[in-house]
Amino acid sequence: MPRKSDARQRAILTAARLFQRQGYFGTGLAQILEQSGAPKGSFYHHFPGGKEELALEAIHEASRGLESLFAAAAEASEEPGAFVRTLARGIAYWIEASDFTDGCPVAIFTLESTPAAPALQEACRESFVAWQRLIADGLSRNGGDRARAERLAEMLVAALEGALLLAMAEASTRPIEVIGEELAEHVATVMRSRGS
Amino acid sequence: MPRKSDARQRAILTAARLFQRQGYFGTGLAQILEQSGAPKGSFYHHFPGGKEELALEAIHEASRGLESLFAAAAEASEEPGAFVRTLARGIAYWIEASDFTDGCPVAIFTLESTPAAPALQEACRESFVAWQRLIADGLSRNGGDRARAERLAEMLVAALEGALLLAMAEASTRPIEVIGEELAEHVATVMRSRGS
DNA sequence: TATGTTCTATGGTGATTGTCATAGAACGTC
DNA sequence: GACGTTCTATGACAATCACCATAGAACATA
Repeated sequence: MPRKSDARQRAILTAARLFQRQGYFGTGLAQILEQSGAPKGSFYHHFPGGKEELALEAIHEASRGLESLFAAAAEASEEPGAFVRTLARGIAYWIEASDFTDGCPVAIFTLESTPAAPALQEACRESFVAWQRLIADGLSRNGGDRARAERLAEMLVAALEGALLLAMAEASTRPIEVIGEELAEHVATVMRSRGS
Repeated sequence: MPRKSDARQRAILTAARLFQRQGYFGTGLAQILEQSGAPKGSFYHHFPGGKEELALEAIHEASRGLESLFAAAAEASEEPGAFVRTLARGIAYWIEASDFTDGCPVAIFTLESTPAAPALQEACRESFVAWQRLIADGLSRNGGDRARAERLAEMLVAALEGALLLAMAEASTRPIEVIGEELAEHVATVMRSRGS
């Protein structure tokens, strides 16, 4: 029954890219519509909730992208230490591909979020939780203390977010490599102490 | 010889607070001037560089605040593990005091920063480097491998930034406590292996 | 072909953005 | 008191902001 234009999806993808580069307030609707090629006349037809609804979709889109990255890394790694190294490599590749301009959209929305937009804050929280769970799964693939894996996963989410930040500031993947190695060592030590 | 009004300093302090709450683009000059009580007529007298110059000063101001926090923690802690716990406690207290609305200004500027404003990006990089050095100093107060301390310090900066982020998203100090404990354990283990 | 839904073009709304020019007030110094 | 500097009040600038109303085009179904 629906006609389904691709304008909505194009806008979301473009918005996700721009938001993670300039933030929510730094990105105007005009710029999004122009770069996406989406017609400006139908914006509020596709997004009755306006810019905030678009941002919500953009967060979900960006979150899903990271989720698949984490899931793939877990799938490809047998041992916890190798898993962490794969994660770091993936993030390094990701930030380098944008010439160190595109940071984590969830992070920037978390920092910019106002109490006036609780939906966005909630979406960010959900993303972090989802990432933590995926990483905990990857850490405990070979068994081991699940509770400890979840605590480690939370630290990994935080440390990788921070590493991404430092990499952007320095315009180099070096911080990610250094921190990734440090994390891999720690995780390997901790998870080795009790296997299944 | 100069008359020296306090309008400039007031604007900087207010701007620093608002920037870390809403970001650079999310904070208007009007709001800064209104909340600081600084006269709007003299803004470009005090800040010929406009909003960007104000932002630069705000970053320096915020960075110095964190620097003194880190230095104080180093001063108060004898052992690396306790030092990390003190850091985490300080950050947790800090974010809680603002009801989880005021994040790290350096982080948000790093994420929002455009290639069009290299001065801001450079200031953020300098802040991270300064923090890393202070933390490395705190870790190696009792001797130990300095190079390793610096790598650990870089990871600590990243992880604490990430922990701050998760705490904001969750509106709770819990992530900081969990991550802080995990970090303290790791640091204590690593730095114990070779003391002076 | 007729009908109803989905999508888009056009144009404009009031509000706010950062920036600035001009003039005068407040002050220290001679 | 006169002079020169430092600071501020006022008011305006063009540009952009998010948002929306109206009307018509494009399409699917009947």
